Amino acid sequence: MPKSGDYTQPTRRPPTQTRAEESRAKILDAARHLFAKNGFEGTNVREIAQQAGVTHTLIRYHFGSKEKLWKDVVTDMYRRLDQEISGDGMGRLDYATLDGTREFFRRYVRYCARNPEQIRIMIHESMVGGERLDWMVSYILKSHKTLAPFLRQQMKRGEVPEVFLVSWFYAVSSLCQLPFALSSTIERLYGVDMTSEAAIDAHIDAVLAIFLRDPPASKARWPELPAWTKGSPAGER
Amino acid sequence: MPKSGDYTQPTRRPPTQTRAEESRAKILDAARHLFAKNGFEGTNVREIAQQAGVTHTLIRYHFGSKEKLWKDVVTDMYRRLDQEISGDGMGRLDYATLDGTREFFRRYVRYCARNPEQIRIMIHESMVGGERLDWMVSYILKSHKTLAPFLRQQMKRGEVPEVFLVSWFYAVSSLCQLPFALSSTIERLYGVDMTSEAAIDAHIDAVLAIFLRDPPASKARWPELPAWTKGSPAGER
DNA sequence: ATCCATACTTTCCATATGGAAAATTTCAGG
DNA sequence: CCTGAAATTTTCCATATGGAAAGTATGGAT
Repeated sequence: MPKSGDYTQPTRRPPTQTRAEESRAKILDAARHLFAKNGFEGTNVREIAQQAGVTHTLIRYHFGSKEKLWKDVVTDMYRRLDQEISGDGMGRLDYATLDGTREFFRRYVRYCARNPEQIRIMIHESMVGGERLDWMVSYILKSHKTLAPFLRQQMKRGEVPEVFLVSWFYAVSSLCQLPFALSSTIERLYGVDMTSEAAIDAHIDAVLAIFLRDPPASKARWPELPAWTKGSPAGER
Repeated sequence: MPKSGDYTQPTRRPPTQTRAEESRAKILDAARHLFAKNGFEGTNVREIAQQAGVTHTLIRYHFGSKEKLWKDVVTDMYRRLDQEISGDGMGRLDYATLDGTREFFRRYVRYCARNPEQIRIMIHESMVGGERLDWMVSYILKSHKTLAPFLRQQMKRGEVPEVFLVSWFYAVSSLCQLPFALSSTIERLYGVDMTSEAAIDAHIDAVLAIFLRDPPASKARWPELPAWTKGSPAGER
């Protein structure tokens, strides 16, 4: 970890290091996208390097190994999630009130829309299920532990239906995340770009309607859908 | 393609061909599991062969290429889905009634629980987003086209909240599928085996509660959860 | 008995991959 | 300028991978 002033001489960071930081950042960025797309095994270091505009051995220099690079990518992502959702970046969240819950959903959906790589990486590792998942689980556990008590409370107050807690967690996370993680399929099926503001808003409406039975807030701006979605049951088949 | 009786002589299938069918089936089986776990790129033909108990070149013999094997796996899976859900295997589904919808959810959740590979493969390709997804989309489109009119009808009748159709589809499919696709994570986080009957029933309860506000039917048998899920908001942090 | 198509195996190859080791460049401090 | 450490590239290697080609075995038809 780059920490200066270790000894008596407070050595100023040479400009070289800022360049090194740039390289690191570019590598992390490319790695995040490729790990998200192809998973750990499916990604090769040379492709990351190419996309980052460096040689593949520089990755080894900065990160030691593909495995370590992956872990740094994940750590980086969770740091960002922490800041954006529960952090103070946009005002602290009050999970204890229904409006706090609403705000949580809004923020979380927006976060997922802007950072689909995180979900994709989690999904990849969850399907592979090896040591990397073991390592990553501590991060997931942390967020679940934060949320569990509030969810229980909301169930008790009857704001949401009483369901098996595991199902509830996966309902919330998959509903908020999946349309963005699988946006390529949606683009092909419905011609809808899930990264557009209209689609994100429509999806927020959906999340709030499904979980809290809130009425739609942005229905007028929902993206247009292809004709085949509009047929009546008789018209089909 | 093994098709006999090409010419005038109706040659009987030699027993050898049944053996060939066995090999094919074993290969398909191994391939399905490995493609589901590691995705297309992350899977290597030799590993499939090893798991199927054949040599890797036999795969080439029977399927031509890794790509073709993958397509055969997918085709196979969708055939099974068709049979189990809308097919006549367990009585035809009546999508037009609320009870039909309930039965659909039950069947679909059970299908996902028993066939997590299908979802995993779809997710893999959806995240990669290349030609294989293009090819696979036709299958997905077919099922969505079947369901769309019924969903619209249910929304109109007020049985489910009115939401953006794309969100609704992904809500339904992700909620039914994901806990089983990501069962490794759930096992690690909550110590719950999602393939167990108790967990499947608990999840069916959850799906029906979230979408239709049905009361839980099997609450007494919900799997036990670890202590950390039971704290109150004050107790945490 | 022998012939032949089908099923399957052995052998081989070009390329891709992660990583190691050895240059080479760059730049701040002396 | 010169030096040294950090950053980066070049070169090299062992192995893995998908696939091709050629060889072998088996069982039914004649």
